[in-house]
Amino acid sequence: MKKTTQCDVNTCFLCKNCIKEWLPAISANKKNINVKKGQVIFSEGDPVTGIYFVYEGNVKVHKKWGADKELIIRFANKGAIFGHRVLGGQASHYPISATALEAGVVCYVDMEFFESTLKVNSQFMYQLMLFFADELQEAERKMRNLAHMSVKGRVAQALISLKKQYGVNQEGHVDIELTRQDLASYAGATYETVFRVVNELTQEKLITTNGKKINITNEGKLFLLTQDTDL
Amino acid sequence: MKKTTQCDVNTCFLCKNCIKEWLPAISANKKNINVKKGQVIFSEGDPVTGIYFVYEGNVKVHKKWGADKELIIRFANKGAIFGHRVLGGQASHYPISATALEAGVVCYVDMEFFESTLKVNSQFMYQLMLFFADELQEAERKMRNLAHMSVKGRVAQALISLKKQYGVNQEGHVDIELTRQDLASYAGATYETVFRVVNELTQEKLITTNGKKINITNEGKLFLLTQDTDL
DNA sequence: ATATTTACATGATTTAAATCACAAAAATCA
DNA sequence: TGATTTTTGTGATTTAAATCATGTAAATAT
Repeated sequence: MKKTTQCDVNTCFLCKNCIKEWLPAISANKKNINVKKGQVIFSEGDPVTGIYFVYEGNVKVHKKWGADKELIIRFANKGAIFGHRVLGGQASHYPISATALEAGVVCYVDMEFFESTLKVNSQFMYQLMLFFADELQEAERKMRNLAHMSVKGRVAQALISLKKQYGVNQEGHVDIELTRQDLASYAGATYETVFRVVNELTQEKLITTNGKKINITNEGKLFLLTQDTDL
Repeated sequence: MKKTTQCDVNTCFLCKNCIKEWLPAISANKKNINVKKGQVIFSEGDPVTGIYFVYEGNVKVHKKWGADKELIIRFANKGAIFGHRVLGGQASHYPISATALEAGVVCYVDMEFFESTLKVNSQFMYQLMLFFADELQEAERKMRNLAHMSVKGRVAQALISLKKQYGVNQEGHVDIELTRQDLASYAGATYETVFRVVNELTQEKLITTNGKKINITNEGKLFLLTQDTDL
């Protein structure tokens, strides 16, 4: 039996926003889980048992439609919380799925402990609420975009968001590698359409690609594609 | 100068979730505003000054796209909070607009007072956080629907949501009257398409309409339209 | 090391929904 | 109450994007 990598109790949204006095309690209650690439951490409809944080790796949070379609709601990277949304209640089943994009380590605390944490730590609750408010703003922008923006605009927006979240590495490309299908699911479009749009963007010299590596070469123009022109 | 109707400091999300000891402070700090039909309460991009609650009437919360398109994010009815999302910070401008659908009264508290309220009243904060978590779930479902569901499905979903929020009155119709354009903006589609879909639904005997009054006659089948079949 | 699955790549075809273009009716306002 | 604006109603046309079809390359598993 190989031992699970343990988190440092210092990295995630929970640990960073708690009073230090609470950290031993977290240590005692957290469970670290090694996940491998493609592993489903929990699936839409599963009964809710607790809340997760990413310690290492990347996780996609997605929502299914039918047998073979999904929308990727967001990516959770180092430190990020996921599996929240289901606080407070009746909602006994996860409304979304979470899947590891690469091998990594996630941290899990059960619902009961998480709610205790909220009770003893109002500053944490406040931070969580602010985080929710931000996510809501983002969600509403995405809804608007899905309703009215072209696929090209949405792909441009997706690339800009990914760059913002992951930054660029030494070679200058956005520091996450997604399959075209995942990029499509994130933009809310089909693989084929996104494939063509990526080609267009390349021809227009806004990006360059090398397999899954994507380099944004003209962020200004890319950004323009995400703006509504006819105002 | 006609006097503004005053709220009863007992109806809205704020007043209902606060400790009673705080109510006098609310009375002292709230401002009630009479709004007339079609009045823009605040507009996307306006600097944020405070948070609103509906005392009487209905408010649509919407987000523009270009000059003549919008997506209605949600409807706020009696008691509902709106203009939140912008808590905690840097976000100095409203990301959405709020427009009265009918004459009514809204309650306003400035940001400073609202944040004090959060500080002295952790139970309220907890309730607000739960509300946010719910809204997030709903937002994510809507994103998925906008990405993958047909307009017919989205209209069906919109009608079911409206019935859930507003109920039905004595005559059996959903207790809110929207223009077809607003229904379209809520479903994330154009007026013409929604018009045709509403006709279809009528022919299929799932609903009946009389002008803006809509009666859901077969909620079961309407609900089926909102489900992904091919699983 | 080879088999099998998964991802990439592209054309052709279909289709859902947007756009365009008008009228008529209803509501609002001056 | 007459005028103007908004909303409703409906066909014809266009178009963006999905779907279908099919082959290759790359990655993963056995």
